[in-house]
Amino acid sequence: MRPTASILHLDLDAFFASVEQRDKPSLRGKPVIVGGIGQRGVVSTASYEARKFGVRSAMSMAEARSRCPHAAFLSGRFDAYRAASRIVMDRLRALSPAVEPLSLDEAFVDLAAGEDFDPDRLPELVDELRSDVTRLTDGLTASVGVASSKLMAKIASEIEKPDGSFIVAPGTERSLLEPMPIGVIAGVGPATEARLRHIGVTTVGDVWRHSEAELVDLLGSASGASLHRLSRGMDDRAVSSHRENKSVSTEDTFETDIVDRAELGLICDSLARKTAERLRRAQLSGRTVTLKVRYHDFTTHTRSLTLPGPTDQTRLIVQTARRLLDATDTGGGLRLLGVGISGLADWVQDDLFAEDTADDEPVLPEPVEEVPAVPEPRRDWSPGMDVHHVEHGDGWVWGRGMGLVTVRFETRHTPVGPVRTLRADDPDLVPGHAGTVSQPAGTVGE
DNA sequence: TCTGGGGTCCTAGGACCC
DNA sequence: TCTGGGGTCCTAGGACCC
Repeated sequence: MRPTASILHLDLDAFFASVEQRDKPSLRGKPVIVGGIGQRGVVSTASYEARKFGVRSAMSMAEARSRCPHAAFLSGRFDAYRAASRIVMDRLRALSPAVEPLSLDEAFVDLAAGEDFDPDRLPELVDELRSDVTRLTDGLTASVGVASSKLMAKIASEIEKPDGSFIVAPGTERSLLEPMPIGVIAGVGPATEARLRHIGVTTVGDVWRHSEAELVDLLGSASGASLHRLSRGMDDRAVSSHRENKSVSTEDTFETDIVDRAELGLICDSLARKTAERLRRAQLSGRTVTLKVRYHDFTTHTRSLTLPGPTDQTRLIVQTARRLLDATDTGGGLRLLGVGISGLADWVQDDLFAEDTADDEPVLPEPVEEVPAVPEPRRDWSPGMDVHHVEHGDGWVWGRGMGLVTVRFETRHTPVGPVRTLRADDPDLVPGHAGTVSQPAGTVGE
């Protein structure tokens, strides 16, 4: 918490939808929904006209269509959104060099880091900023909050939304927070909200009755301590203008689940290629390749492999992703496949050898044959073998090794059920005899 | 016709080293 | 025969955010 209200949060109103309405006058005043247009799409942004019908971000497109069938459904033009965003971010940087974008449509600004910040002229500064944004972007509107901390600035920008602003006078934070639902606190989502409800907490003020130790006990040390502080308005998080990327990933949800392994292999290659290209474009390299799969029942798993050194080579990333896919059970088909890379560095290991070359000839990376292998599955289990009884539900148990059981599994009730993953030490896995291994299973990794 | 795609941060267990 | 702690790296999963 700072002594003055010097942290500003700006949020563009219904950003994607507003850009569409700006560029297509026929859409003005009408419900506009931007998001995934396919069978499995979700709403990214709904215009205020569409929100009147209960359409919200993250809602499935199917539900949005049934709530507001007469809306315009658009898949989005990200180049246009990026262009508008750049204009707004540049305007913010004129206020202060300390600008931290959170996404295309949102940013924090530390006004105190600006050259001639005058707290007494704050209302004028905010009004000028908002009218400049509208003028420079040809009609987009922004909501602005200013307060003594990030937490309060962000909450404040919601208060007069859309096309409004709110300044939190220092000292009034707690009384503003007290009646608000606990979900306004950063990091408190549906799961945490449910846990808190169990101990009688639904508003921010309710949290005050609980000690830090109690909250840590309930939510873990980081979340507990953070909630304890933030709920009291105590927040000294800095605005940081250069945040480094930690990972790059590409994923795709299929219109219908894909079973064919050859097809999945090709898709995996293409996702890995895209990830590698984006990595290089950002002049980065990474060490850990992660494969992500999602099954028909929405259960999601990741498999990762860390290379000896950072790379940005398509070939190596594709190869590694393939190995991970090969070691993954795709039996019942996949709804999503993704390839990511993390452990980022702004250098490539091959660069170490670049200085050794005499001229400017491009250094071709050595073909890397020594990719750390995903070990062959261990055939510890055999068909017909008695295994364990899964207390809840039927299905395959998937992935022994790295603590996961990989037996394909049947129960008395269903020959083959939904895919399920359990830890080898999962209490649901009770030694018994109700299950039968229907296929040899193996171990991945040692 | 439930549930995108891009991320971040945290937790937890096991391996391994000292 | 029994059994330390601390630190770091790797892997996997989950919650959360826009």
